[in-house]
Amino acid sequence: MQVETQEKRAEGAAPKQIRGHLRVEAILGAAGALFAEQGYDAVTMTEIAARSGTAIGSLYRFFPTKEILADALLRRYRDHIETELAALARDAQALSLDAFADAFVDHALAWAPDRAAALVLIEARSVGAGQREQFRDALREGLAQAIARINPRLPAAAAAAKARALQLIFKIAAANAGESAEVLAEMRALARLFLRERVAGEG
Amino acid sequence: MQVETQEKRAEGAAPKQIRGHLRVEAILGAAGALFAEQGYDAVTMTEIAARSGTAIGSLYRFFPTKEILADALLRRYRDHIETELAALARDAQALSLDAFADAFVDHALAWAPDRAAALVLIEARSVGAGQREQFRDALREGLAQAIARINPRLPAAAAAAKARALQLIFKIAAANAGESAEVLAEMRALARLFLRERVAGEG
Amino acid sequence: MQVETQEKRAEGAAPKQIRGHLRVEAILGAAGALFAEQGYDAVTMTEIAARSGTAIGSLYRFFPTKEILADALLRRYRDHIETELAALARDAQALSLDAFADAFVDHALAWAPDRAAALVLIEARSVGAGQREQFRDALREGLAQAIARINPRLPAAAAAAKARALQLIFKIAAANAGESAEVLAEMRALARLFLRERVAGEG
Amino acid sequence: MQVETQEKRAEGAAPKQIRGHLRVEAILGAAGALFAEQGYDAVTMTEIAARSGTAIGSLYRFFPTKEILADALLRRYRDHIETELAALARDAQALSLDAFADAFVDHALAWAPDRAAALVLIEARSVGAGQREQFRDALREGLAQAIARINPRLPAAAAAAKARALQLIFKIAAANAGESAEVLAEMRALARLFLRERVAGEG
DNA sequence: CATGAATGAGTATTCATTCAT
DNA sequence: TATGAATGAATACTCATTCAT
Repeated sequence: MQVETQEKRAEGAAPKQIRGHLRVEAILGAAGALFAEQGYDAVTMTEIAARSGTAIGSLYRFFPTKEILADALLRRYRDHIETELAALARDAQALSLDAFADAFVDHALAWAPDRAAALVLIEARSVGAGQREQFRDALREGLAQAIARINPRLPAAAAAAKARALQLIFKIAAANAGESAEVLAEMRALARLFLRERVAGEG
Repeated sequence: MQVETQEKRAEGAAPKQIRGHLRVEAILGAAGALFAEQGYDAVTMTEIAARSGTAIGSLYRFFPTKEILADALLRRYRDHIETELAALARDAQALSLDAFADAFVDHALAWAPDRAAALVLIEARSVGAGQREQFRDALREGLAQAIARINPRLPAAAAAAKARALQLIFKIAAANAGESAEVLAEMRALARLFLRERVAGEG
Repeated sequence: MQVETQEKRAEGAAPKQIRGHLRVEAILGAAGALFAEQGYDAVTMTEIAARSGTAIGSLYRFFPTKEILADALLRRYRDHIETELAALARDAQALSLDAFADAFVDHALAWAPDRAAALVLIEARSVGAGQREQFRDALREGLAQAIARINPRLPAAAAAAKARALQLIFKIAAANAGESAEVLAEMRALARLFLRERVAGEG
Repeated sequence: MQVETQEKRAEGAAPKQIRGHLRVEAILGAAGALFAEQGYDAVTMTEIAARSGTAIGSLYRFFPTKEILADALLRRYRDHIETELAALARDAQALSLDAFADAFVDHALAWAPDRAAALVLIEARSVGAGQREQFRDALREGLAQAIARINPRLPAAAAAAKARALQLIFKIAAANAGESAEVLAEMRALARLFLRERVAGEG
């Protein structure tokens, strides 16, 4: 809405659009980094404007509210994760269990830089609760599909509980991407264990 | 530090000391509850004063800064967890592996109410970073001792990595104490799996 | 509410109350003058604080909102006018028609300094509509009573219309208190004419 | 001043010129309506631009300042009233006193819709004070001429004072055009009384 | 020592105005 | 010349902290 996406002809108008696009990117990037560093409340709009090289008035032209900005950021993170998890689910059958577990953890880790801001935003009490749920649901949904692929015999309720547990593992992995190799190895081992014993081995 | 008021037993003077103690308790209690409810930044000193029945001026006599108050709270949480984990480590040998895993998860869950505020504070970027590390170290230390009791053959480095992983499981469990019974069951199963396969079964 | 009026004992607490009272007076005075000079929207809270020698934070302690401040000012003006009009109505019978007309205009003129701010506030689109009506009703009510005293034979509907017209004359007089003596004389003459021909001479 | 675009009739070029004229009309119309609805300060230049279908940049080409725009609007209102009052003065001799009084009040009432914005602007302290006086002078001048026609024997000073008083009646009538029929009737009666007793009957 | 009124720097947000396209 | 994105000073309001009583 505030992001102007409909592409016009090409020549004269395009630069304006492109510039706007870049500006939005810069803002979201700066905001993401700052939120990850300091938490939602501690970051000021002025700070975001400065870090993204935007005038405060322009910042407000794109995002009329701090909360709207946070929402946009969260929505973008959600889109990312949705597409990535869909791909993961698609591959679930083709991969061995352990390979899937590794891919799963790799995914969580790879996404981690972005994820930091997403986690902060999801935890922030001040941010619209709706977003939070949608985000969690998106993640859970992707995981549930992957689990269904791995063990189709699992009843829905059990699959849901396992998806939820897997989600927690995902969350941990993402939140601790900076750990030492040994700890990350334990993380992977944990994912493998869980998938082998608690997902594939039941029903 | 600035709150320590060692109780004397002189009848006349005592009440003042005792009252001071109670006051500090009330403040920390109110602050903990409020932080857990609203997050660190959203809570105002005035609110804490009101909820604890303290005059704002008195609140500042005990805790000259919002951050110092948060630190005190965190330190107290750390003390709690340290003594409890020490007890857990002490029992480690006496319990079966699975019993230990269950006790471990139970601990995390039981402590959850307090933990909420502690998590909020640890996550809050505005709060002194030092505390965070001390808190994590306290938890890690307790777990490392427990692991050492369970499998004394593990080299120190491996034990540390496993303690770290166990800590993450602890964190997950505590942060998700409100989950459904099924999910909590998965949590317990995960803890058992981890201890059995990754801790006891190695070295 | 925000004005702290309940008198406590006398000694220790009194000064605090008195100071608070003075502060409120200073604020309302400054606000009234500024509103009269520049209009409601053009006046800033910072300006009011500066002119009344109050810190901005203190200003907000007493009046949490610009609108609440305007309301308080309006209420006070309303109280003034209510008591004064009540007195006028009480005297209506004892005075000759012309003497009453003169007293009426004198009232409007004498009150004029305060009135300027009141008029501005009543006209201001941004100020709570409720106040506006209450203010007008208070004035109208006082005038209706005076008219009833002057000519008890007038049916209620007619009396109301005349009260409304008288109110408009009052408004004009007050809003133009700075005019030349000749113009004010015309004003008085107009009031006399109206009362004699349109109020006393009917029914 | 900066808005004058005299229309040429050269076919090809004309549209642009005409459009400029229409544009100015549209802007002033939108501004008048908005000012009347919301008051001077509350209306934004962007709003005026939008309501008049003008780009904000073009709006500023015609009226480099919000205040200049208000001035232009006021000047136009003044022109209206000047020509209308001139006509009224011209008719003064041909009409009976009462007929003149009625025509006078009718004028005030009929003009009311436009007047709303004019009143708002005149009252707005933020708008150039000069305009205000010019506006009042224009009105006063027209009334003085009418009075001179009605009663040529009146000395200039007295005529001026009466013109001023008549102006106040005009102002009231215009400002209260929405009143009930009864109140408007009182208004007319007041005008008749004033003209008969205070204008025609003196000197 | 306790109290709570007073302080003012800091925050999100608006809007008149400018200027590159 | 027309356009509307960009600018930043200004505004209402909050809250950690101080200090007179």
